[in-house]
Amino acid sequence: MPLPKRYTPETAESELERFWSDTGVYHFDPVADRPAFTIDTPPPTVSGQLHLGHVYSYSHADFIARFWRMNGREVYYPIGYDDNGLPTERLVEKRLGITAQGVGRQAFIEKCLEIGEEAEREYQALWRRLGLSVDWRHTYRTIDELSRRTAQWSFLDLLRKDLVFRRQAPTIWCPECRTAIAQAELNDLELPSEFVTLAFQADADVLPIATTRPELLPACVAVFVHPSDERFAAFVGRQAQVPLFGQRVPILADEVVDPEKGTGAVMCCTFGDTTDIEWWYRYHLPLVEAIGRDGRMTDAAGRFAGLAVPEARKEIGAAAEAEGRVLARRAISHAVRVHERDDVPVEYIVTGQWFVKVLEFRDQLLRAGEEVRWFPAHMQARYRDWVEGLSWDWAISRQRYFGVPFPLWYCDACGEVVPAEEGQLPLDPSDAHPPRACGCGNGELRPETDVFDTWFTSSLSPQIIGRFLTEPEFFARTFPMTMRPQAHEIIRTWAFYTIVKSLHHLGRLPWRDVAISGWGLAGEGMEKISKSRGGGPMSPMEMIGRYSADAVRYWAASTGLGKDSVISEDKVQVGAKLVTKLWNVAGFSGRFIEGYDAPDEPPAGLSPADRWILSRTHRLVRRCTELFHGYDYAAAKAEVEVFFWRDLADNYLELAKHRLYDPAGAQHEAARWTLRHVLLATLKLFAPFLPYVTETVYRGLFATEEAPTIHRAPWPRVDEALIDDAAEAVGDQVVEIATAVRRYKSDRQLALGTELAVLQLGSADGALAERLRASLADLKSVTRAREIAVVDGVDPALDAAGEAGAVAVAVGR
RNA sequence: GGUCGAUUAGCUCAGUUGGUUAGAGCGCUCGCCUCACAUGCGAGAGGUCCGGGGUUCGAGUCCCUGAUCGACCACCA
Repeated sequence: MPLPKRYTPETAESELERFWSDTGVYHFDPVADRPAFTIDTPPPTVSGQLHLGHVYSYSHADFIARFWRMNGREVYYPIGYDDNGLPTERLVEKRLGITAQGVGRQAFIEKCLEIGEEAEREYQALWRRLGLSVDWRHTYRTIDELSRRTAQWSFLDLLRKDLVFRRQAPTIWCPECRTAIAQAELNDLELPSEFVTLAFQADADVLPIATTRPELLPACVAVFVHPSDERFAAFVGRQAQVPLFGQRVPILADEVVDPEKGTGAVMCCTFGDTTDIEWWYRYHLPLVEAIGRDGRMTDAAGRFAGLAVPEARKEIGAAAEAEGRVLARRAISHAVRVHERDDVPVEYIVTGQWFVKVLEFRDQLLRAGEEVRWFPAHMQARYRDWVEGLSWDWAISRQRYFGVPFPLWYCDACGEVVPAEEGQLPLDPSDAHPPRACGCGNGELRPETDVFDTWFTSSLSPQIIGRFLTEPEFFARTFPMTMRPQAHEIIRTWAFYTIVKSLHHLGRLPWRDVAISGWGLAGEGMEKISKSRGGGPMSPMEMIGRYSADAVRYWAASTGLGKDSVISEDKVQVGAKLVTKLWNVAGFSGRFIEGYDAPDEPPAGLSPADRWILSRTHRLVRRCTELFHGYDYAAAKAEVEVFFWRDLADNYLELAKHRLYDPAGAQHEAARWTLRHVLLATLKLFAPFLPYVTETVYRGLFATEEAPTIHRAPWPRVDEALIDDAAEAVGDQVVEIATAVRRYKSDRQLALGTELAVLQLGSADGALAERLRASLADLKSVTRAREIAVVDGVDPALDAAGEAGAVAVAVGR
């Protein structure tokens, strides 16, 4: 059945989506007798809508998956949704305008589950439409039962191994979310501020101190100067009286103080920043909690109690001014640490939190970063820098609602922790019974109400999708995973935490390779599109609807790993044109190869052009295969594209046309065989990128009952015997002759179909002349010359006669 | 301040291990309905490869240095 004249992506793509799903083309067979290629796909955070940036990076993993599936690997390609934790909660708060405090914990959690399911349906519809070759039987949610069970098991295992601990200590706190957060969730934000110089009093002397945070005056517990700063030498060891609040604090000397900054004297408050925390520990300073968990001033702030931090800053500054304690004010702009989810400045508040030990494992973590293969390689530096810069253990408890609960209870009588037993998992300690009474005899245990950091669960993705807890054989088959695809901004979180977990639990790396994608950027201002309003210039579904999934994937394939790419409708359009061209070439070729039972070996009588295109095809296959092995799908795509458009469509088809049209001709069989061979190889090379149009063509022209889909067809095998430098040199000469004739016609504004009376080819190279004589049929096809003479040198008279339709071309050098 | 990346045609980018005349797409110019495709075909124009040094027979490619842009990290009194 010939291919339809026109290709309509909308119908073709949705039909194939169904076909692939019905026939299980992408199903993973854990007992298949093939090496596995397993993919630790990122579970997208359920925090809004997917945008073209997601499409960009998720396409990359699919290119790789499809390549390896065609290369004899049993590909395990699951996918998940990261739907527990803060991002989902914030989505619910934003969309529904409710809070857990308002509607109650249980109702809030239900809304989170609901909105998660809704988002996941949308996500899956897009991924399917985009053509991700995921095995849809293997999906997970970070809130589902196996994930909760795995996360709680992880905690118990860490507890057993003494790799988690609970500590009452200053912790990074988001007053907006009212929870502790981890170092990895911090961002820097440049904000306007004001340097206020305050007059502290040391007996009769004034000690000027500049601060951006006058609201912390009630929490001031010491003043520091540099030990060699002569301006303040006389103050060290004495006491300073804090303006407005009156407490007397020691004046101490410490090397950390920068004499150049502010006045050179600095107040230490509990807590303004991490230096305060260090001093607090080192000098055993008292604790004054002036800011509460809600981001408002506590009773320690006296008459300012209850004010939010920004108000308090203003009010206390003004009050100090009124008392004549302000010596100077200067507007500045400075970077502050904010929570990445809401850009609200964090506080450091003393709370009881659980931490996973990472600081003491720095060396092992660094070594792990060297053992993993990073693509591109320079991304390893990001990991290394992060590990080297670690200053906190991993804070994993969150004072939130929608997450995986800690599987434990506290005994308030003796302070012991009573963990759940593994058989009970997953559980919520608030509505489950502890496995036993406390050792002290107390049976009234208090459940932990905190939940895990969402990364605590998602960092177990290899164990979750590998079914570590439930199917040991499956796990052995899939772990360590082959590839972790992910974005670069979460190297410090997802990649890092996954390595931490894998080392802590199993003592080995979670995967062999990490493939880092860049961002799809929304044109103007180059900002990351997830942060731009409205999800970027066009929604993924809109773009796919307008140009086809293949076309959008084409854009995604245009830039290599680690590089950002501006979302370009132009490029998507080029992709759409490529799809059309591929269809037209296939349709044209179909006329000659349909129903053709081609032999495996090339027939006799290959023309130089046949040998040329066959050699280039196999060279291309070799090259693309190498590139894919190194994750360079973008270069592979570019090479196939150039080959297809220029060598195959523009040149080979024009050369072979006449032989193809003439079934009785002596060299018809050679052209037909070559065309079929080259077209099939080209389709396969394009298949990872353009899964829909290649499959449609394949099913129309090549599929058999045993091989119904191109996506399980074997990748083209390189036939070294067909790679032939001499044949390519001759072919290049033939193409040059064609170009010369085309230029001749173009210069004279003739149609390319214009017939030439005589084409004279002059060559001093006897061997070349011989090959050209073997190319006469093909040269006539492309030049429309009625007669071609290959002569020894060019007849100058003929050139003058060019107007009459006779052309002479000198060939060779 | 540290680390990493980028800087090539008007625009977006490719240029593998140093090697003839630096490439592609889009845009531009001039043509062509050639019996697959006008979502096409052909022929062109267009580049001090960011600046400055150096290594080399030879540098877009390697080394040093400077500039600009971006990311990540740090600083945050």
